[in-house]
Amino acid sequence: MTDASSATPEVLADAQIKRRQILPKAERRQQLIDATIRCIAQHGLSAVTMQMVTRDAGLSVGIANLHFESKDNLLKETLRYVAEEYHNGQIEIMEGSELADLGARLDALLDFQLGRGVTQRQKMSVWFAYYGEAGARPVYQKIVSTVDKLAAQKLETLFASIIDEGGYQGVDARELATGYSALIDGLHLGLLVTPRELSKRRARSVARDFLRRAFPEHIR
Amino acid sequence: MTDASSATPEVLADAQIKRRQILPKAERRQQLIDATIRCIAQHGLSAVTMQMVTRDAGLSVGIANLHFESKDNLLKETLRYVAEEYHNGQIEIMEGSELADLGARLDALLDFQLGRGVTQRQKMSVWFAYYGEAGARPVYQKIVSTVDKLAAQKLETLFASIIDEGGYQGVDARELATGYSALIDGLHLGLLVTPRELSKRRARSVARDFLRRAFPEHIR
DNA sequence: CCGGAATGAATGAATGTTCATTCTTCGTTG
DNA sequence: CAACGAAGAATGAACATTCATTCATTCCGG
Repeated sequence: MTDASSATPEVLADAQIKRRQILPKAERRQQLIDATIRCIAQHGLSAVTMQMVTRDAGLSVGIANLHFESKDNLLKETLRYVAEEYHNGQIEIMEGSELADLGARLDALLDFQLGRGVTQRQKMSVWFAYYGEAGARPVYQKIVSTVDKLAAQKLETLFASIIDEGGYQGVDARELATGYSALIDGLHLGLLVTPRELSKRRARSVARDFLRRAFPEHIR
Repeated sequence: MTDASSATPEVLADAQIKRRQILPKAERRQQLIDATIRCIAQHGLSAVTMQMVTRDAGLSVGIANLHFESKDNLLKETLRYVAEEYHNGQIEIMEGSELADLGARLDALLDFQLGRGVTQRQKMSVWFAYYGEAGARPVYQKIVSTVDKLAAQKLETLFASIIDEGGYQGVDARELATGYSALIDGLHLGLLVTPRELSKRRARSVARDFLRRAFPEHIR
């Protein structure tokens, strides 16, 4: 009973006392999506709460329902963001005109897929959290498969060009593209679940091996 | 207020009125684990409730906490069961003395990994539901990596034998085993999330291609 | 000084866990 | 061999907690 309620106010007076700030809609939405990603990575999708997300974003609980109409929607939009970020990155590399050399383009793709940006635990956690629920939630399946389909097609085209250029015999571009995509997914999984047994360096080496066996003239 | 509470009792009198039955501990535990698997597959890990699981098992809510001390524990034991089932199956094939021919053994392994038993949506859903949470829950990581490590070792040994027998040059058994495991994981993921784009038949064909490129003398 | 962005206490629904009670089983007894 | 009774398996109503969502109010920016 010593000064009932005067201890809390300025405890957090580190830099600035939290001041209500108004931001454009898009910016707030991104802020909340980023917070959601952090929370999923840290606590797991099944443990994420609205309070947790908004606190992580430094905002109040009501705001999430203001910008996204519900928790379900926030989670859906977060998945869409992560999925599109990943696939846009891939497509940019495959379509970009900067790398004319097909071998170099393959290299760049591999670097992107197993490099810093993508293999951050945060992103991978989100990725697989949704995969885990995909079996029960058609919405998630649709979001992922929509963006996936385009990237798969571009990859197939790239592989076909390489096969053509290298004159490789008895290799099917479609089959190989499916295999490569699955391999990358599996390596991401390994990096997430058993990081002790699979380092990033080794993951890259394994993927590179796969490509080298298929396109010996283009890799290394 | 028409006959306040006399309508419900014998509505379910289809075959037999539900009769309380006492079973050995192990049997009840398995019953609950099976129900948990079904629930995860159907509703997603994050939506599974104790009421849901016990209702699916045709039991009362209290029983889950009697045999498993908590929901957390039930989920943990369910993961352990699925993980061990999968990896015991693999190891049995790799160690079993029935298939002396190394190529046949590879075939059997592939059939098991992409065959009926494993690729049931139920099992795959459970598998990836836990992977999704693994980033946030070290317990799950430990369970999976423990059983995984042994299977990975056996696979490496098998590959080493094949490399030796076939005199394959410039192939590293460890590297290849990592790649093959990742490929299988990735294919499972594809079968779960985008079943429209990846059929079981094609998944098998892709995996077989991988092996054929590495061990041309042993496959096909 | 007004529009609407932001807040957060309040609300009601849902969920995990408990435990007093009921029921089944099976060894023992008369 | 039938009746009994104890051990403990199974039940499900009750409880406490947690969480998503609401909305009256506050406060910023123009």
